[in-house]
Amino acid sequence: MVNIGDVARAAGVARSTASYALTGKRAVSDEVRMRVRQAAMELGYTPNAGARALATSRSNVIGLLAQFLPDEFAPAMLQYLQGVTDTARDLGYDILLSSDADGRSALKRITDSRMVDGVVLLNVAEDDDRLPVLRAALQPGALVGLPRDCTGVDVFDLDFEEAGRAMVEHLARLGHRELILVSQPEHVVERGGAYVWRLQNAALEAAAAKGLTLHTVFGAATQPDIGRDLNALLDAHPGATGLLLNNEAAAAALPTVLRARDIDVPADLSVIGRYSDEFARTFSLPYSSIESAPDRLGRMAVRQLVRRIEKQVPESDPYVVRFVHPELVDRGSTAAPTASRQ
Amino acid sequence: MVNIGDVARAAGVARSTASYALTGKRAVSDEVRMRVRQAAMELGYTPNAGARALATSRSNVIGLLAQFLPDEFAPAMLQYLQGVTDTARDLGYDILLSSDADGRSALKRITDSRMVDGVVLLNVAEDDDRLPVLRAALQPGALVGLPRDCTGVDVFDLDFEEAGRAMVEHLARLGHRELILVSQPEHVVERGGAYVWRLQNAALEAAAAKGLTLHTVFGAATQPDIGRDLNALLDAHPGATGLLLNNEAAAAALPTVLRARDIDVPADLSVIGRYSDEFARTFSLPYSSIESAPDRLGRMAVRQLVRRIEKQVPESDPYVVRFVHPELVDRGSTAAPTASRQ
DNA sequence: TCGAAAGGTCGAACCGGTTCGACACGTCGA
DNA sequence: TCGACGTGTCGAACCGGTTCGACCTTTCGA
Repeated sequence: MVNIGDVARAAGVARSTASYALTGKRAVSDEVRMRVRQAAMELGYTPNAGARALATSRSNVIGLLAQFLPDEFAPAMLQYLQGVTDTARDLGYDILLSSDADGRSALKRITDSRMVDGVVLLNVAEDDDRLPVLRAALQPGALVGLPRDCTGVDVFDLDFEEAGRAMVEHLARLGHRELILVSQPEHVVERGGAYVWRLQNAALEAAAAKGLTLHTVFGAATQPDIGRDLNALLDAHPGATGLLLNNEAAAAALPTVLRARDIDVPADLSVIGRYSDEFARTFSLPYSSIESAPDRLGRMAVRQLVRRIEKQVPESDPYVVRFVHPELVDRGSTAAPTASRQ
Repeated sequence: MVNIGDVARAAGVARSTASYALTGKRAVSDEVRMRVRQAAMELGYTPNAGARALATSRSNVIGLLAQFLPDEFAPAMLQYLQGVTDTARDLGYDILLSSDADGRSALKRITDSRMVDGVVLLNVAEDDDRLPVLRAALQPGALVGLPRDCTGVDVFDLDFEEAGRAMVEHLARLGHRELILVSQPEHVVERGGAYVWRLQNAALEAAAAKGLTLHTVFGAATQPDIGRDLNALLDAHPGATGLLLNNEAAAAALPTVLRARDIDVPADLSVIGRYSDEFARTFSLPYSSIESAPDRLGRMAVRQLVRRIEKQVPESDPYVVRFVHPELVDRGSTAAPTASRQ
């Protein structure tokens, strides 16, 4: 394997000069720079990542801690991955992906061994047990998902409270009086998925303020359970004319359920979901939805993380908690309610 | 940051002895081993990955080259990722994930810089342009997907030919005479997705051998186009009583299409897909299918790759091309045909 | 009783980069 | 004409591990 010494020799300069010529960290004469570049080219030189990391204490790698949980809906995860990897690549970083179920030890190993310059945590729970490990690490971290305690990290999340309000108010304006909200399974909440509560509580408050009835329920995250749940719900609340979904599996299962019951959207029932546009296309979902923007969140997290890594933010710059404003994508699945659903 | 020198000093031994005590590469007295371990523990020592990689020329990282292509169906990809990351972790390796659209340069950078000990390529095309780069690299590689030229790499793929035969023969046994096969979009083929042809040609041969009619067509990979395609197909071939799907998007869209046309499965139409069981659950697809086993393929690729990296295979051991046998998962979507579909 | 072998430890070199201080020029102003 | 300064290059040290050969004990067999 060709190293920088070979390049230097071929160019007739010292190792240090070759390094300066290639990294540009010190002035080098045009002539020498050319010779070194030429030699590097011809020999097919690529710097050894380990050696460079050792010398600079920078690896140009970002750790990505995802968790592939059986009770969260898988396809949504891929969009986070994509947003993160694409952005990292644009900024000159590689991605070390960990899907270890034990996020704590994976995070500790990755940061302590200096394999990465910083870390993005996906799917952050309210009391995420990875956070103490992250704070003890020397590398900066960016989160997707809002924990209770945001000190020492940059945080990005959808504004789930605004999302809950927007859903309810949209249907209230159309004249609906009784709504159903289907959330993620209860153990997502128990595990600390506070976004479920944030949306639900805001929705309940908005409903109370407008004098609406809002039934809330936790749905399953898998087929065929979620289908049963939806049927049971529609049976239990025949007067409800609006359905809000904060549960991707429910959204994916809904078309089949509604067709079987011969319920027409939006004539018989108005529906609003909370998922990404790409998700809607993949499952050909015809429902208006709050855009959950996973790619944007991934992108924002990486951008800010890189700014921290490269110290482009002044030390005084405080840590950031930034909420993405939920946009309602109109797919025509809401309308004024008819007198009764049946 | 605490390094091995600190540990050695705390334990009262030389740096080299501390290294031997921790790695076990030379005999060390029990007493010293204990002292060193104790010191490492108390100081919270973690070896610096860059330094170790530099010294050993081993990084304990596997490169994973995926491509998130807009014309392939995203949710299937996640299962490969999961199979690969889980297996790698079990074997003590981390995953460097690249989703760079330019796989060639990403692969070259990753291997030349010795960031990784080996590479797994997903979604390998028949004439994959990453293969020359991989062969020029010093690290071993394992492929998921069958290229034309398999020299110098280990290859794992579903036996698509057997899959095509199995689909046709299964329906032939039930008495079907006219079938439709919906494949991936044509530009997947143009890009070198030979598995489309492998399945299709084997299906055509099997159909010819049994005297069946088999209509083949390339479907779209996205909604709503694939829905239109399916409707057009069913219009064009009213006599067909069996539908074979080698196109995930088509499978996902089919329930809606069939319900709208009031076609009952399997009474009016028998259906067999080619996708994973997890995929079937996610989309609640009621169709029998050839299991595509992405997690198994990912696992096999990593296992073999690690064997090569760790030289557990004798040099004489030839490179492997291994096909996963397609299992038909019966979900009750096939039956003897009725006289006519209409 | 002596020598060889085995077991355990140490110091030094090495992996391949980066970076610091020193130095050799040439240029410019006083 | 001299010194200060800026520019470009070099050698050496360093990052933090691993590994090789040498050396010192101890043990064992002849």
